Amino acid sequence: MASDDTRTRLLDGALRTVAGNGIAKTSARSIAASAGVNQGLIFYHFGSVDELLAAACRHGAEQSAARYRERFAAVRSFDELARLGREVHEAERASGHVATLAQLLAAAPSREWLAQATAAGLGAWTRELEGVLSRLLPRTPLEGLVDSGGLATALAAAFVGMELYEGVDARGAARAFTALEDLARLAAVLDDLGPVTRTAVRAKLRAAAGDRGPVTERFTER
Amino acid sequence: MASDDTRTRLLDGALRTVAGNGIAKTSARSIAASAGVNQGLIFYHFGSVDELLAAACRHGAEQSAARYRERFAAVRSFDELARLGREVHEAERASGHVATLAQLLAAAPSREWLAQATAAGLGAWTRELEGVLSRLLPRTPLEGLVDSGGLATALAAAFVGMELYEGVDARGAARAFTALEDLARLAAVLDDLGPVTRTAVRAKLRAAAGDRGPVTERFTER
DNA sequence: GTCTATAACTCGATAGAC
DNA sequence: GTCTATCGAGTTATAGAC
Repeated sequence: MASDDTRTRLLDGALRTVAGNGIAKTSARSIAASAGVNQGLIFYHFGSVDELLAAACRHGAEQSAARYRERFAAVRSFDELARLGREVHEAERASGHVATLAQLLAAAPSREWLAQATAAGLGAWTRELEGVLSRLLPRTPLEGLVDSGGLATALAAAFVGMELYEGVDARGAARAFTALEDLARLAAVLDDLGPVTRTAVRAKLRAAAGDRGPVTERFTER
Repeated sequence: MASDDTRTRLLDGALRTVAGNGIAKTSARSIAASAGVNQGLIFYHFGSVDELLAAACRHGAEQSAARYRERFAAVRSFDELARLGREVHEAERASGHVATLAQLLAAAPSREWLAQATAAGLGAWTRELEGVLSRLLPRTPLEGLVDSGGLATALAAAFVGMELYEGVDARGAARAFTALEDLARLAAVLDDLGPVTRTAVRAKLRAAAGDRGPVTERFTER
C-alpha cells in the first residue's frame, strides 16, 4: 500500500542522506528530497527526524548484518576473518551502512533518542563477530583467556573508527587494513602450531594470565 | 596581550564545547559562551567557525599527544602499551581531546576544511604509536611481516572508535578495553618465548607470509 | 580589539486545504 | 495520506559604533 511505500522510501532516503552528506547535513528537508517525498510526511509517519533516524538505523544495520550472516558463519580462521573484514569494508563504502552507524554514533551523545538505536545497530554486527570469535578462540592457546564478547565489541568499534578514518585519509585506511590482515596471520598460525610448540606457548600464556584468573570468573559474576 | 588571550580562550572554548556538547551542538554562540567572549570575535580572529575548529583541533591534539610523549617512550612491551592505552582513554574521558577528534572526524566529510586538520590531529597520536611499535615489533617473530605505520593507524582509528562507542555503551567499552589488554598479553609472551619455540613460530609465520613478501617491499616502493 | 544589532538563512514542526 | 504555507527558534556572518 501507499503508506508502506512512503515509509520505506523515507527509511532508505534517511540512510542514503546520512551516508552521503553526513549527519551534520542531514535534515528533514534533505531526507525528503532524497526520498522523493514531501517533507511533512516525515512527521506524519515517524513523529520527528530523530525517530526516523533511529528507525532507519535499526532497519539498515539489521538488514546489512544479515546480508553477511552466511559469510560470517563460513569463517574458519582469523585469516579469513580479516579478509572478510576488508571485503565488508569495501562493500560498505558503497552502501554506506557502517558509515551511517559511525555518523549516528558521533551524534548520539547530544541526541539521546539515537543512542539506543545506534547501540542496537552496532549490536547486530557485534553479535556476528562474537559468533565467529567463540568458534575460533577455543582452537587457539588463548582459549578461556580472552572474553569473546569484549573482543567482538572492540573489533566492531575499531571497524567503525576505520570507516570514519577512511573519509579523511583513504590511503592510510587501506594501509591500516593491510596491517591488520598481516596481524591476523599470526593468529592463523597459532591455529595449527604443532603439539609441542603449542603446549609451550599455552603454558607461557597461562603463567602470564595467572594473576588475573580466567575470563569466566571476571564476567559471569554479573 | 589581550588578543592572544582571546585567541587561546576561543581555542580552549572550542575544544570544551565540542567535547561536551558534540559537534552537532557546537556553534559560534555556544563556543563564545564557553570561552566567555563575544560571538563576533570568532570571525574577527579566525574568519569562520570551521577555521576555529580546525585550529583548535591541531592545537589540542598536538598538545595532548605531547603530554604523553614520555610515557609512550617508556613503553617496553605490548602489555604496557595496552595498559597505557586504557590510562589515556580514562584521562581523555575527562579532558575530551580524543572525543573531540572523533567528533571532528565524523563531521569532516561534509566540512572540507576540517578533514586536513583532523588528519593532522590524528597524526600526532599515530606518530607516537608508530614510535612504540617500531621499537617493539623487531623483538617479536613478527619482525618485518607487519607494517608498523599501518598498524599504528589502525590502533589510533580503533581508539577513536572505542571513544565514540563509550558515549553509547560505557560498560561495553570497558569490556572491550579489557579484552584488548588480554590480547596484548599474547604479544607480550611472544617477546620472550625461548629460542626453540621462537624459531618454530617464526618459521611458520614466514611460511604463511611467503606468498606476499616482506613489508618493506610492499610499502617503500612509493 | 571588542561590542551591539541585524541581515539572510536553515532548521524542526504544525495547521489546514485537499 | 499527501500537499502548501508558514511560524518561531537557531544558525553564520557582517556592519558599524565605541
